[in-house]
Amino acid sequence: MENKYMLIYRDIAEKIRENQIKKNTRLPSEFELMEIYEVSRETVRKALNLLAQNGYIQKIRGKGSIVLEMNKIDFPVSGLVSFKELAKSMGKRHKTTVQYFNLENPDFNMMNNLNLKPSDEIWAVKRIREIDGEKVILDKDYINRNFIEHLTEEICSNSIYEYIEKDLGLTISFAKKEITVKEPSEEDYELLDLEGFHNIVVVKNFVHLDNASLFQYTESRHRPDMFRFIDFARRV
Amino acid sequence: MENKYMLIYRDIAEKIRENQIKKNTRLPSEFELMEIYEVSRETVRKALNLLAQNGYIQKIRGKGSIVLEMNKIDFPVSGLVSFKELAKSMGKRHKTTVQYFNLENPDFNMMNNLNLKPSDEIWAVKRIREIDGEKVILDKDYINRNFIEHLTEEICSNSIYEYIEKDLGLTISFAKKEITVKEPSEEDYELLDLEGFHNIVVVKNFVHLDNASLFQYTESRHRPDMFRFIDFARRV
DNA sequence: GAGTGGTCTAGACCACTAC
DNA sequence: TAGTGGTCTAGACCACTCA
Repeated sequence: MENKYMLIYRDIAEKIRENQIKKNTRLPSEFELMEIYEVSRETVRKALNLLAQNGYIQKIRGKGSIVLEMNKIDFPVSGLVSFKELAKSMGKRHKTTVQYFNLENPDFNMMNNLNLKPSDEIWAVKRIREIDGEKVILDKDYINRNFIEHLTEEICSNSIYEYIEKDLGLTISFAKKEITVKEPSEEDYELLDLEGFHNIVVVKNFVHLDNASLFQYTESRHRPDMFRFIDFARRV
Repeated sequence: MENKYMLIYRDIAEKIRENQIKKNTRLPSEFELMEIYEVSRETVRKALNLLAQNGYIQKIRGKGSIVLEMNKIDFPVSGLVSFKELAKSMGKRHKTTVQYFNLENPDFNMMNNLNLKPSDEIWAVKRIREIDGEKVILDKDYINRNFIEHLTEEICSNSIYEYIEKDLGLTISFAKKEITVKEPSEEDYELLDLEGFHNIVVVKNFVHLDNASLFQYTESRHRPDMFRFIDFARRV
């Protein structure tokens, strides 16, 4: 059984997406929603705050909650989307090739990135992502073995995230991302179909589990034309 | 007078930043914080949720709230930071030159971007941003005149955001951002010091006021080495 | 002045963690 | 079993918008 406020959030969000609730109109007031869903006001407000945080509505004191038009269904890179979900949502042919797979000790950089001791072990994986037959993304993952005991090449060629969440029952909670543009390395030129491009978009990802432990560092190197990031930023 | 939960949020956030509360330790429990700040539990929880959303802590049911180490003080591009604040935070010499300033009717693109009629008017501004003497960012702003009646070149060379918020008393509420990498246009080559670079990072920004009206579209074109974006994404 | 969202309280019960 | 955070309630007062 789900939370009440989650159910209300999902219900309203779906109605907005499906245009049952029109853009630029007002939602029922919080007091009306209390009666509609038979819950307390704070519960209504939790649902509305979620809607606002996710760009569905804008709450305006004294006026009401206005439904925004934001075509959010765009290209959901924001958040923690896996390559597999992403390619699927674009409706493109995609393929993942594991180019390197090893259990090893961290070098100085990784000790720093993942807060490790020299004696700790990490899974190091390099994967090449193809979209429509072109090699356009190079993913380098480094996973702390203290959290993921077993891993195989097989799993990596499918989806590491699916394995972690579905099979191991761990929950990924948050990630810190850093996006920069660099010159391609020798390796990028070698492994990707860079054609005429002389830059590469580097997305560094520090991924945490829901017990706050940092368990993975990923560096995702995109051909520039295969990169798009959408962000919805709300002032606090 | 500020909200109680905001005061608590700021108080704890500051203590974390200044290391008065150590990283990787636990905050006092919600019940203890109730006594410390003499507020109800929901008020404590609002403050803690803000801390979690902003990457200061991670709340874990049954255990407590853990202080994260995230060196957030990095480079706050995420959110809605103006160039002026940004350059200042980096401690670099910076300069803004207004290259184009005009009140005009929207073309088809802008009508689309800003939901306008052909008869509406927009302020069109092009500004060149220099950091340490190099022209590295080209900002193109298009502002709906229905919201900003008056604007001058003088204001644009300082900070449009400051004028809007401080002088006009309007509040910027949220923005939708889109980041892509493109080939530089003729204009980019002409106006910026692109040196050897053959790509440009394009940040499109749809900026809304707190009454939900879309009042500004900005396209910010960065030389690749002058671009960095940090994002903190929490799973919902 | 009526209606809206924003803040705050006091209290209840539940789910999870750790010992 | 004690302590933690998660959800939910009923009620209060405030600040703002709009007719």
